[in-house]
Amino acid sequence: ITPIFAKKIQFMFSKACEYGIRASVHLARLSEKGERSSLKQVSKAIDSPVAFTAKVLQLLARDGIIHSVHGPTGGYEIPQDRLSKIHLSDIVKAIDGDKVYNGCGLGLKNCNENKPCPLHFQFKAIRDNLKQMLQTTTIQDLANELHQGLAFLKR
Amino acid sequence: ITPIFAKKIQFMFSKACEYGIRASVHLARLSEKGERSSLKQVSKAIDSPVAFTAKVLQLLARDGIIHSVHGPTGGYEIPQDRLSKIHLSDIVKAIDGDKVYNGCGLGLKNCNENKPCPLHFQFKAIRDNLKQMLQTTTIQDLANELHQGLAFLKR
DNA sequence: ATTAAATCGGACAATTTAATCCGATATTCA
DNA sequence: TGAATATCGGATTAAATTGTCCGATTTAAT
Repeated sequence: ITPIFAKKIQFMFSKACEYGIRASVHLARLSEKGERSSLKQVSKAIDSPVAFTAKVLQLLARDGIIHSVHGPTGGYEIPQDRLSKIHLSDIVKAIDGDKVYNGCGLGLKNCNENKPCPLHFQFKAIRDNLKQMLQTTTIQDLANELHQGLAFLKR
Repeated sequence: ITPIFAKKIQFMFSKACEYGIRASVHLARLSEKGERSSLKQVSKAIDSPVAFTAKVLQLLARDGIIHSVHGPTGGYEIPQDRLSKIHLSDIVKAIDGDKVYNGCGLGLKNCNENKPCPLHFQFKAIRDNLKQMLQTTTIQDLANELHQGLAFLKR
């Protein structure tokens, strides 16, 4: 009677993407105040594994979503005029790619409107909602919730 | 310039769950006609790895969602009076557990209404849609789409 | 210039999920 | 009863994700 599947399954995004979003929101909050945050500070603020978070930040920096500064007093930041222009969809696309936009819920390679899986149209409604949310929510919006004490990035 | 993340990421459910749903729909379609399907036939019909599919079917059988019959002429089937009573949510819960219902989109352990992550309420709307869809869609509904040639289980 | 603090980048290890293999068990049919 | 055909269940392997380590590079400050 050994269990067949272990199941510690991700809900929607990969761990990397979860850390990426949380880190971006944290950086957005600091950048509003003109401050910058080092890797250590970020991973402490969002309670994530340091070295793994480094990879995520590196990718976001490579993609131009955040800005990195070498050397002492360096770290990561987001230019203030960009805060309202970076949407969740940008971060998700950079890390998890376009699975949210193109992936089939039942894993079929060539699932589309003309040759749909049995769940295609049911999923479409949900996916459209999700897209809409990701494309309209900015990291500034999320940072504001933090600022007002309405939301948290740990635990 | 070695890529940081590989990304072959699942959209919504695990592979096991994808196969489980596809297999169930296939079995539902056959069971409508009073027929039963062996493991080989199932995995051929839904184009899935045979041995892995065996595990999935075993789990569904253990859970009482499908019925298994040993020996020659054996295989898997779904009692006809159950077809309209089995919802997608039953299959998803059996295989992927309750992550769809309780998982935090940003991976926080104790995310809830009182101590929400910055995306908690945005996710809530999407999650409620998804729940609703899973709980109202029966495998009979999906089998019908197959029957009418409106949907497919391969490719 | 030297040192210290920071990111970058590659290689590597650990964990989880996906997939396979094979013997045991059950059942039909000759 | 024996043989063939199924599923069952445990052990194992493969692949992907997650996480770590460490040297190289960049830069601020003394």
